[in-house]
Amino acid sequence: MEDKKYTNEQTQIARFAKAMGHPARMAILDFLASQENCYFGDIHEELPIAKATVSQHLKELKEAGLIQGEIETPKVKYCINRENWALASKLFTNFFCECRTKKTCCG
Amino acid sequence: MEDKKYTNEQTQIARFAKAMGHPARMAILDFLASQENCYFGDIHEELPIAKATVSQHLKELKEAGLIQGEIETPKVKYCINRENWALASKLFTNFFCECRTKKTCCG
DNA sequence: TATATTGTTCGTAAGTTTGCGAAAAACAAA
DNA sequence: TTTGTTTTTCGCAAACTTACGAACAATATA
Repeated sequence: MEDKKYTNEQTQIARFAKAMGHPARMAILDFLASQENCYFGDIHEELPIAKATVSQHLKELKEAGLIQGEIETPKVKYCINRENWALASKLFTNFFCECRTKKTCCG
Repeated sequence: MEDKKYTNEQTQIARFAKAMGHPARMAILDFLASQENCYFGDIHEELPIAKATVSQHLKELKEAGLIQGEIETPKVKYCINRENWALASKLFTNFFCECRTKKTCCG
């Protein structure tokens, strides 16, 4: 309990998980992952929330590295950041699939 | 944008993700997933935070369904909730592995 | 230059999270 | 009954999140 910190892996997966920790952001990710055209307006139409809020969620996903945006005046095109998506995929897969739940703790 | 809501899957995965969205909680999950003995005290020793805070994080993980606790007076034994762990594993795996990032959007 | 389109940022309100120490609960042991 | 052990709950402060409408920015088009 003195100087202990968290591992880079724990910090990174928590970062991704936090970004995924809201239904609206999951809906955005689902949408982007299934679309070729992914303009802000299209995303906004998919969601039951105000523009400003959508923009905010997109910003968080971008900051977590899961998506990226590109201006295509006058629109903005968003999409999955494939490199980080792959990283996240790997981290989550490892986390869940290390088959560490073999033990008999708690029956 | 009228009455749209989120799918059950989006809501459920967001719930799991939110619980995983803090390094301390990831550390707890990592620890529980690798241990046979998983008493509160052991978990607390692993973490750089106060007892009260650990207890709070454990409560959140429990409410998300990822872990479970069992009183073994005077201690409390925590462990992974294997059923929900499997569900979470499936949801995250599907989410990331649907290979939906094939498109050329954003280069 | 005015007007329209598309998104972002600002300001604000309400609610949630994270963290702590102190107190309480639950029980066993002296 | 007092004391000790282990964990939770309480009360609080500070920070962050979620959401909105209004205002703004950037650029096309009339």
